Amino acid sequence: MALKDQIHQTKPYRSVADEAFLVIQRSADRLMRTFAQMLKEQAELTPVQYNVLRIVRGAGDEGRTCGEIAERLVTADPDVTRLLDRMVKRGWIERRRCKHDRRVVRSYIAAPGSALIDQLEQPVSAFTKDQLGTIDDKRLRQLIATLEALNL
Amino acid sequence: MALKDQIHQTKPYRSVADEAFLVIQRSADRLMRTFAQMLKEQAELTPVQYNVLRIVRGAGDEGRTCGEIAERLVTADPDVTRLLDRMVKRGWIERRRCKHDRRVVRSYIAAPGSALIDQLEQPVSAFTKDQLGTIDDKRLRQLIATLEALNL
DNA sequence: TTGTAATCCTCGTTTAAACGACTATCGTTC
DNA sequence: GAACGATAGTCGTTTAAACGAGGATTACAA
Repeated sequence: MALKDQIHQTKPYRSVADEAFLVIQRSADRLMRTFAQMLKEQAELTPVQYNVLRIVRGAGDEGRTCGEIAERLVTADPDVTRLLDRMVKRGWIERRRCKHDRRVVRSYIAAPGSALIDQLEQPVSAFTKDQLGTIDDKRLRQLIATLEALNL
Repeated sequence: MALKDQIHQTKPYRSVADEAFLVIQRSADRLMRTFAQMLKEQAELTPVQYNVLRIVRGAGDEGRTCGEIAERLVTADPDVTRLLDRMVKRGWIERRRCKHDRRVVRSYIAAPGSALIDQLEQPVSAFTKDQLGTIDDKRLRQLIATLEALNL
């Protein structure tokens, strides 16, 4: 069913761009809500937290500063400090102030955080496959290319 | 620049679906943040509020119930009541309890709300054109078709 | 070396999202 | 017509998003 019918829209779209705008909004909203729900059921964490977990683990012993985490996030977050606060409180991450430059604070993956990612690997990959694997790779690649061409 | 580089990802994606998932997240996030910022500058309203405004105006004298508004929203909202509260408080919408069935409350567009949509028509259409009109309609239609085929 | 500006992060506060429980009203059934 | 469940909306509360101001530390320049 077309989005137009889903939202009971009777008027035609004013332009293709308008239609695309709505379709992107709705698709992303549904996708993220489903993903958020899955993560919540699995481990009471949010999509951003999952994203941070992967970023910090990817950094290894080097750790990551708040700024580095912010720029690596797939979706923007205006307050990385408190995002990390919650994750430290739950034991997934450790934070240490840097010795050479005492302004910066580095975050490191903790054992429970690492274990959590491992535990989530299978469900997450099942999720993307389930949600996006219903169309063939060629079309998916086309979708990716188009979205990247938009340069948002 | 590919998303992979934007977020400093060095590892390859595990699957095309994984990559598509990230690209959709990021594109939608940026698009919506830019849109939200524009609406805020124009009239201190949020994307959902703009959406409600259009839904309610589209209903004309008939008005819309909370439930109808909820199912017509492009992006889901768990508490339409308070969403409407804020809009009533700002004079964009009027609410009246239905006489025949005193459980239902209908929302109607108020003159300032209608004026606001008119005032926003040009900026909004400029926005979609600016953000999504950089690629040709054929590709946009392809994008729409693909996202709708996903059935999210 | 001593201001001065820049950088990195933190925190207070306001506003909204999310989730459930709850009230009011209606339709249906016995 | 009284009881029951279903329906429509409201509201309390917890948690997080958003924004901006502020504190600590460092780098730079005179």
